[in-house]
Amino acid sequence: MDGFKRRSEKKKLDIIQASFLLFMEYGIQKVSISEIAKKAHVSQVTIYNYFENKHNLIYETYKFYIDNEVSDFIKLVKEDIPFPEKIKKLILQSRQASAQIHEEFYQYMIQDYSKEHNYLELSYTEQVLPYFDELIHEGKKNGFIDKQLSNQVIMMYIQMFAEYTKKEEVSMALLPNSEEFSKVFFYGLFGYKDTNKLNL
Amino acid sequence: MDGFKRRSEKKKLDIIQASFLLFMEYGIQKVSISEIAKKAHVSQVTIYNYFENKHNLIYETYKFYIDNEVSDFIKLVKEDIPFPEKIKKLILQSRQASAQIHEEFYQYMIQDYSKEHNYLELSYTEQVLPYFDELIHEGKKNGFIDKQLSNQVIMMYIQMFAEYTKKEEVSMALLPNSEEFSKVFFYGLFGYKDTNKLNL
Amino acid sequence: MDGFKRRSEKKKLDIIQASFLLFMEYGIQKVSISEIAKKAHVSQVTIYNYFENKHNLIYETYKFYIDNEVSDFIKLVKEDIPFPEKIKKLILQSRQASAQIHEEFYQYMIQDYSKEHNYLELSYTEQVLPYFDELIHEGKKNGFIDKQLSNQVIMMYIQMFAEYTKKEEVSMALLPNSEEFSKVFFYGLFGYKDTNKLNL
Amino acid sequence: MDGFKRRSEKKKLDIIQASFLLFMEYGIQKVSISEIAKKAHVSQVTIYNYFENKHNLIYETYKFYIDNEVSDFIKLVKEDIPFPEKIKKLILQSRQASAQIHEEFYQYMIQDYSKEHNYLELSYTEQVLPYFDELIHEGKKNGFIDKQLSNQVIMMYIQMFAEYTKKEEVSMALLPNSEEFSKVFFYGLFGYKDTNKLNL
DNA sequence: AATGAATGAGAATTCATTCAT
DNA sequence: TATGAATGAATTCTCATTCAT
Repeated sequence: MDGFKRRSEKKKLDIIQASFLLFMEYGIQKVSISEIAKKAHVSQVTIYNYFENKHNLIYETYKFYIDNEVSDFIKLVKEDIPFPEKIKKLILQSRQASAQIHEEFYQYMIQDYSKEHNYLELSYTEQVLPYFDELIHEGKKNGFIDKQLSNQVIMMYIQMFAEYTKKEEVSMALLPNSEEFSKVFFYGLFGYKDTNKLNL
Repeated sequence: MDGFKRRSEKKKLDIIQASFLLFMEYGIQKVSISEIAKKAHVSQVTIYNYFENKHNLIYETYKFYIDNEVSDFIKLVKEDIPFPEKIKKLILQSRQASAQIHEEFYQYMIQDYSKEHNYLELSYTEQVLPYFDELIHEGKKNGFIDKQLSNQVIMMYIQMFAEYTKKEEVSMALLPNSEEFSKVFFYGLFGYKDTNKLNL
Repeated sequence: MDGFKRRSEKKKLDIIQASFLLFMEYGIQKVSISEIAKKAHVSQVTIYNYFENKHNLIYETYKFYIDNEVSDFIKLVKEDIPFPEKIKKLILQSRQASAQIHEEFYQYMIQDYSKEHNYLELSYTEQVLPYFDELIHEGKKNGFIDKQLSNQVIMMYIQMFAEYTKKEEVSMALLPNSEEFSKVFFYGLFGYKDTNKLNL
Repeated sequence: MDGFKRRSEKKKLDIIQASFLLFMEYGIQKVSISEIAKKAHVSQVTIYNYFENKHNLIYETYKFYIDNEVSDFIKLVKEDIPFPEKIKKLILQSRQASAQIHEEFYQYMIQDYSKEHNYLELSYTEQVLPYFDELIHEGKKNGFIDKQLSNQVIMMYIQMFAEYTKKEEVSMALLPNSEEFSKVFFYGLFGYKDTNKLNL
C-alpha cells in the first residue's frame, strides 16, 4: 500500500469513527453529514467522495461497529478464564458506550434497506457461529449447560441476555442484582433445587 | 362530555391512530406531519391545534401505545388459565404488528426528551407493577418460580423474554423451537435434572 | 371560483411568468428555483407546493409559452388583412423577446423527458392544424400557393421560415433584406420569371 | 513537432472528442468535467492543465465541431456533381448524429459569452464565405438561381434549409416528402408554372 | 506532465411550523 | 374550530476548481 492509499484509508476510518461517535450520541437520523464532516475535520464533499451518499456511510459505519463487536466476542471466547466468568462478562459487562446504538442501527437498516441488512446479519452470524459453538461446547462439557438443549436455542438465549443488559437503563437497574441475575441465567425461574456447585 | 367535546376527542384519537400506523410502517423519524394529516383526513393545522407540535404528538402516540400494552398485560394476568399458559402467551405471542415499534419509541424518547420518557416509563411501571406482583405471586405459590428470587429480577427476566420474542426476526427463528425456549425460561441453561413436573 | 382559488391561481401564474422571464434572459438550466422565488416574491417552498419539483415548473412554463404562441398564431390567421401581409407578419415579425427560448425549451424537453415533450408537441399541433389548413386554403384560393403542393410540406416550409427569423442574429442580418426575403419565400431561389403580380 | 508535443496534442484531441460525444448525448450543461475525464481516460486536473476551465473546453469543442462542419461543406462544394445534387445533399442529408448539438452550442455561446461566440461565427463565416460564393455563382450560372437575388439572402435561405432539416423530428416528417421539399426550395410556394427543366 | 485528494459555493428538496381567513 | 397558503431553516448532494505530490 503506497502513501496515497494509506493516508486515504486512514481518512476513511476517521470519518467512520466520527460518524460512529455522533450516531451514538444523537442517534443516526439526527446526525447530518455536515456535522460528521465537522467532527472528522474534512469537507462534506470528501465524505461524498469516499461514501457516495449518506446511506453508504451509515452502512459502512454499521459494518465497522459489527466488526468490532465480533472481534470483541471472539477475544472473549478465547480468554483463559472459567466458563461462568466468560458468561458474566458477556452478560453483565455493558460494553462501553455501545449502549443503545445497536438497536438504532438495527431499526435503521430494517426500515430502509432490508436486503443489505440481512446480508450483514448473515455474514456476522457466520463469522460468530463457530465461536459460539465452541463456547457452548465448553459449557456443556463442564456441566454448565444441559446437553439436551439445542445450540440454536442456547445461542438465542445467550444473545437475549447480552442484548438486554446492554441497555443503559437495564444496566442501571441491574447494578445491585447482577449476582442474582447471573444465577437466573443458569437456573431459570425454577431455580436450582440442589447444592449450588456454580459458586456464582 | 357534550357533543362538541366528544367529536373533538374522536378527532384527536383519529390523528393518534393515523400517526401510530404510519410510525409502525415507516418509523417515527421518517413520517412527516403532512403525511399524518393526509392519513387522518385533517389539515396540518388541526394537528397543531390539538398537539401544539410534533413532539407532543409523538409523545401522546407513545402514551396511547403504552396504554394499550398495559391493558393487554392486565387482561392477560386476569385470565383464568394455568400459570405456564400465561407465561407462554406473554413470551411467545408476538403481539400483532407491534413488532419493532416499541424499540423505536424507546430510542426516540431517550434521545430527545429523556425526562418525559422517564416519567412515562415510571407511570407505566407503577400501573403495571401490581399486576406483575400478582403474576409473580401466582408463579411462586404454584411452585413455578423459586421463592428466593427477588421480584425485581424476576420482572426484568420476564420482560426481557417478552421484548426479545417480539422482534420479527427472532420470532421467525423461534418457530420450531418455541417449546424448548419456554423450557429454558423456567430452567435456564443448567436445565432440570429431575422429573419434569411442568409439562410444558 | 372562490377567493382562495382565485388568489392561488394568480400566484401560480406569477410564478410561471417570473420563471419564463428568467428563462428567456439566462436560459433554462442556468436559472435556480431560488432565483425564481425571489423574482416572483414568494418563498421557494411555495413553488414546491405548486409545482412539486423543478421539472414540473419548467414543463408548465413551457405549456404557458406554447399556449401563448398558439393563440398569437390563431389571432393572426383570423386577422382581416391580405394573405401576403399575414405571411410577412408570420415570417418577419420577430415576436418580442421570445427569440431563442423556443429552441431552449425544445432542447431541454428532448433531453430530459422526451415523452412529455412529444405529448405537448402533439397537442400543440392538433390545436394549430385547423388554422394552418385555413391559412393554406386562403393562400391557394388566392393564387399565392401552388395548388399541387401538399399541406404537409407547405406547413413545414412556413414553420421553417417563422422559426428561422425568430433568431435574434438572423433578424439583425435580415433588416435591410426583408423584402427580398419575403420574395424568396414565394418564388424560391429560381425566382419569378413573369410579371410580378404580388407587389410584395 | 516533437514527440512530446505530438503526444500532448493527441491527448488534447482525445479530451475534445470525449466531451463532444458526451455533449451530443446529454447536452452541454448536463455533462460534468468529471464525466469527461472518465470518458477520456485522464484525470480532471489534466483537463484543467490543457483548457484552464470548463468554458474554454466547451469553446474549443465548439471550434472543433465547427471546423468539421466547415470542411464538410467545402468538400461538398468541390465535389464534381450537378448543382441540384449538391443542394439536395446540403439540404436533405441529415449529417450523422450532429442533429441538435448545433443549436445547443449556439444557445450556450449566446448566453454565456456572446463576444467569443461572435468571433467564432465571424471567422467561420469568413472561411465559408468564399465557397458559398462559389456555390451561388455556380447556381446562377447554370440558371438554378435568380441572378437578381443578393448573395446575402441566398446564403441565409440555404442555411435556413440546411439547419432546419438537421433536426431529428423534421427529417423524420420529411422522409416521404423530400422530393417535394427540394422543389419548394427552388420554386417557393408560388411554384413553377412552366415546364420543369430541373428534373429534381 | 499527470493525478488522487480535497474543497467552497450553490443546487434541489423537505419539513415543522405559522399566517390569515 | 378548521384549513389553504406560506415560509425559514436545514438537509442531502453536485460541481467546477485547486492542492499537494
